[in-house]
Amino acid sequence: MNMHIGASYAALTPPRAAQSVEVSAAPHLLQPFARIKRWPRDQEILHQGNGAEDWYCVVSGACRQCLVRPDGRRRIIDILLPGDFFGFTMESAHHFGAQAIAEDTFVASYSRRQLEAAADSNPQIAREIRERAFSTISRLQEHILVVGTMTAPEKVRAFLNQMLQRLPTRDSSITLPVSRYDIADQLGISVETVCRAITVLKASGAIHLGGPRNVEIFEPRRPDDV
Amino acid sequence: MNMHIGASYAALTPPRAAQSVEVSAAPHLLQPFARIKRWPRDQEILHQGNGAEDWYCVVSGACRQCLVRPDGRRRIIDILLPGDFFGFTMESAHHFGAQAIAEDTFVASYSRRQLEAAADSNPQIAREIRERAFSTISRLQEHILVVGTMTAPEKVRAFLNQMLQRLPTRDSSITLPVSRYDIADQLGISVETVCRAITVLKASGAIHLGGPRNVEIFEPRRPDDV
DNA sequence: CGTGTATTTGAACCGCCTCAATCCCTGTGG
DNA sequence: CCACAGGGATTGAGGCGGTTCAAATACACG
Repeated sequence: MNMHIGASYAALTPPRAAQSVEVSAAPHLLQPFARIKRWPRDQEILHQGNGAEDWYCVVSGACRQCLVRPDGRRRIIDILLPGDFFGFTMESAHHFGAQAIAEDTFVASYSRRQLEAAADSNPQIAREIRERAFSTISRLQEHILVVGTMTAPEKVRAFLNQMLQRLPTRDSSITLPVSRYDIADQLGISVETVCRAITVLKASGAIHLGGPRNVEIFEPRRPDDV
Repeated sequence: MNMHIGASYAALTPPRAAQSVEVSAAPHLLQPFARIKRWPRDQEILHQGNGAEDWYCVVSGACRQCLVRPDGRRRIIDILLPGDFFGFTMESAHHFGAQAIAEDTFVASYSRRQLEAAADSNPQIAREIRERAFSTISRLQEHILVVGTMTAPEKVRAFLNQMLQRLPTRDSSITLPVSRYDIADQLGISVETVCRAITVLKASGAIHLGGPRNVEIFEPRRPDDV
């Protein structure tokens, strides 16, 4: 596993006009309750062990939710893209930490107490939260499927397919919001293996690279064909 | 991976008096909506691809939620014990199938449409559903953590610890509701490796076996110390 | 007591991890 | 404008762990 955690090799993210932050990713219904904050890359949004008093929604950019173990090894539980919620838990404290991955990541936070109260009086809000929770469930299930896949190239291929589906894109090429290290820690394999897997996929014609983070995916498989 | 799927080596489950089924595992609030059914071992409760019109809650026994891939390999997404819900999705069809693991497993099913309507008019019901969804999220996150663990003995150890926490038990010994094949498919390793891992754990004094399915766990680690 | 399945063990092979070195890309300072 | 520095990405070599194939053992049921 990977010891590499901090990093500041930013800048692959294209500059974005400040006013073009599409708040649309966060639920319109919850807008009155949202406190939107801007986060620099690799900043800790949520500390492992903090009280679970808030819920969060990625507005733009990307985040990772992860656990750092005593020995320094990092396990990424979830990669969060615009519209994805996190912080849902029944525990009193957060089991996992969360950081911004992309520079200028905007995250909405909501007071859990406040939102629960709002949900009690407005069924539409309750539905909205429920749906976001269900989406989280689906996302985690997909992740389990991918991590459980046998070979490294298959894992990476599945990961790329997932990103292709989740990132807004017209064609079949994506700009990865994450580093090789993130991919490695998410898939539970080493960085080197990620690279080799990408090389294999490239050689077999499954993908094409236009720069390390720009991937074109050919004949993407169906989601459940992980 | 494992080709082994069907099986009928039942009977390790101790006989249970019919009337002692603790309905308490299913939410009391939802009782008016519950349709409780009894399932024999390995019976398909929910078919992969079926319409997602119902939600489910294990009342007693155990279930597995899994995906069978075209090549016959099976991936277990979630092992469900009494009180655990499944079927939560935003999709129109179920991505995964679900089967009973234990003989005489009782499962409550709820019409999604009906329950959503009930949730709209009763905030308490909405909260109940939300909480069960959050529990599902926590369960899946734990699972991801375990699957992402590096070595096979660690995976198995973490799995056993999870079971110890989730199964109702007074001391530190459990009766596994699942076969080695189930463990293997859940952890994404081969059956043989599961066996060897168990042998290793036994030899190192971490566990003690009293029969293949009866495991006593010494010095169980904390949940996040996977 | 025999049959069928679950579980366990053995041996050989292959893939992934580790340790290292190199290349690449970006930003900085001269 | 160019050289340098620093972190990311890639590639190579060797060792270990897990898979696969095969076989033996244990256990429940008829």
